[in-house]
Amino acid sequence: MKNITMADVAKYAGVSKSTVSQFLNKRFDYMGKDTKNKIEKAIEELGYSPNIVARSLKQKSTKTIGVIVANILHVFSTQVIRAIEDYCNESDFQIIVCNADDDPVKEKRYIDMLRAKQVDGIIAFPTGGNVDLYAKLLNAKFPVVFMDRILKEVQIPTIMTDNVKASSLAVEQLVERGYKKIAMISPPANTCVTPRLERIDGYKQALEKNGISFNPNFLVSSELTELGNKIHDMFTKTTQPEAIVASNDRVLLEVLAYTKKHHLDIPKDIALIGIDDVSFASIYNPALTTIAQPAFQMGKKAAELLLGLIRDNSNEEDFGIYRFEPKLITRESC
Amino acid sequence: MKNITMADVAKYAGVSKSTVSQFLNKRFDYMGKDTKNKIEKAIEELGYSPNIVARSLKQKSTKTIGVIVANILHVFSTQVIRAIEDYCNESDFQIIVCNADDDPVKEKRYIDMLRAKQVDGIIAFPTGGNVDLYAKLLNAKFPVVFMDRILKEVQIPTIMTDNVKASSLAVEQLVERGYKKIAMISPPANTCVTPRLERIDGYKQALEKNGISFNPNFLVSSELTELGNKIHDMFTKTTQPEAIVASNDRVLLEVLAYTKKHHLDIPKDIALIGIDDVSFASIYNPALTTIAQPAFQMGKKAAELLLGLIRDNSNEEDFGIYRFEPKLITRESC
DNA sequence: CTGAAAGCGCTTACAG
DNA sequence: CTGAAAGCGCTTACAG
Repeated sequence: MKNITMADVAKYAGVSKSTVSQFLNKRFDYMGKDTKNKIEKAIEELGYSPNIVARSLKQKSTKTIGVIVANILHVFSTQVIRAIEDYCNESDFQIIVCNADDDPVKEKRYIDMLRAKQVDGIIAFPTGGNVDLYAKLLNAKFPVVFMDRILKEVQIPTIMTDNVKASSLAVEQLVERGYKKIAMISPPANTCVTPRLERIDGYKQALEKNGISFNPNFLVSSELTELGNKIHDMFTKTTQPEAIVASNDRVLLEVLAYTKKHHLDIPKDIALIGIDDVSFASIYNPALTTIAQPAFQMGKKAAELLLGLIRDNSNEEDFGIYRFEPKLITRESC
Repeated sequence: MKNITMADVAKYAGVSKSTVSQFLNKRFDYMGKDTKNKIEKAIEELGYSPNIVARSLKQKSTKTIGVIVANILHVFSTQVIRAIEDYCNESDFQIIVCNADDDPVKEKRYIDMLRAKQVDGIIAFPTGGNVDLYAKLLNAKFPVVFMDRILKEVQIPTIMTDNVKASSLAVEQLVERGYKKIAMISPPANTCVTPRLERIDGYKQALEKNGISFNPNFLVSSELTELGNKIHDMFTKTTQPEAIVASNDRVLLEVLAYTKKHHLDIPKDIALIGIDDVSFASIYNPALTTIAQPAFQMGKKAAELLLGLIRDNSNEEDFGIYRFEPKLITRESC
């Protein structure tokens, strides 16, 4: 457990460092049976374990990647990270997790630090505030994969839910059940957070496709803390919605807080579909119909792409947007 | 963005590498104003950023710690990680996240790898299957802090919820509301997962303290997948419970699945308190009374302790168990 | 089949 | 006030 180095092993085994190194890297082609045994024994007896930092310095590869999420507390991010970690683990890569909190300054600091630590690549939920930096990375052929946010200014492979489809699925389901006055509740849409924009788009498109004209009163979009009030405003207008699409899990919580507070019966008073298959969907009263994102598949794909890029900096066709299909899970809330 | 090294900066600025290094490490004591400017300019113009791997090799410190959780998907772990990351970030430390899945083999692999990568310390939710390894680490004065599990065989500082108190709080509340037939539902207790054991203990102690004799039928403990059936067994016995304490968030979900399926009214048919303040507690129908663990404080404390150990391998008094107070959050389910 | 030597990019006494 | 030199612990041609 002390600081046994390769030199110690070499001395103990009576061979040179080079030979020990060959042994460790399993280059046995020309190694004598005897030498091999001696080294094996030395390593065993000294309790030697190689210093990967030294190896990394020489090999210019740390077998470590950085993962920058907005906030690990978001369930979707957690699932993505879990999938990434699993995939990386199989290839003996480790992940450094960073929370950028949607702050471009924090994001930049993390990127700089990750690069300084010589990570082999980065998977990021980009804030949108560091386009130039990412452009530089791309230009330097530094492996980067984006998750859940599109930065159109820069050609970096990006993993996305098909958000238009997610909303459409919700609206279609609602329409099928006979609802026409369908509202969408969303976080602020004046941001670079692609999914919010796309989900609103998908909502509008689906309405149109079903011959329902878009009613601006039915699109509520604001900070989570304000959402309760805004929803109340909507419900106190002359025309009230019959159904709600909650654009993500945190919005759903606000909607549910509202319906509970005002004793609205779901789905009798108001039908409801949430995007994100929340943990409590099936045990809620009533069970919640949701649109699930394939977070694990998406995380896996991100890791797959990144490790691919790390292995060879080419594969031009990889630099697109990868869309993953959301899935409707029908329960009782609509 | 290419590979600018310190040597490049030195040449460009017309000074030696040593001087550049001094500059980077802010040892300005004797540095000429002029030299300083030249270096500043060179770094700026070349876009140099130091290679931390090289520095780490020399300094024998990577400013990186490993965090081994059972599963990042568990909300408690996620919160702990977030707190650790925040605290580390302030001290310019990064965290490598590992999921051991309660598998000692996986845990050992991660520990070995983290050490090979020369992390400065480890925060772990130990599986209990690697006592010897941890003993070795402790012996080598390698900084380790445990989280949420006690390994009594080894004197490593450990951060815990006061689990006995958590259960007591639940039982007391139930008793206060007039319930006497109080059941506890728990995951399997034949493990090293300390909280499960302690919570069952706390449950029993609190019953006794309140003069209620312990009824073995009211202690249901088994795999999550079996829990539904076991709960059903309990409810179909002659004496039925009036109230349930769910020992953690995942158990709570199973209990709720059961009550929903069998149309049990909470709290009329059965009162309920869950340990872990789940995200949907306040919007559930009825809102759920819970016992919250101070996950963020606990994560922060773990990071604080670990960085303390990293800075100086001594402070004997740090090697104890740190208990954090859970909190009762009264809502409608009891 | 194995070893001596150079080098990865830093830091750190030490000399001047 | 600054530089030359050694060294952190590996890997990798290359020589023999």
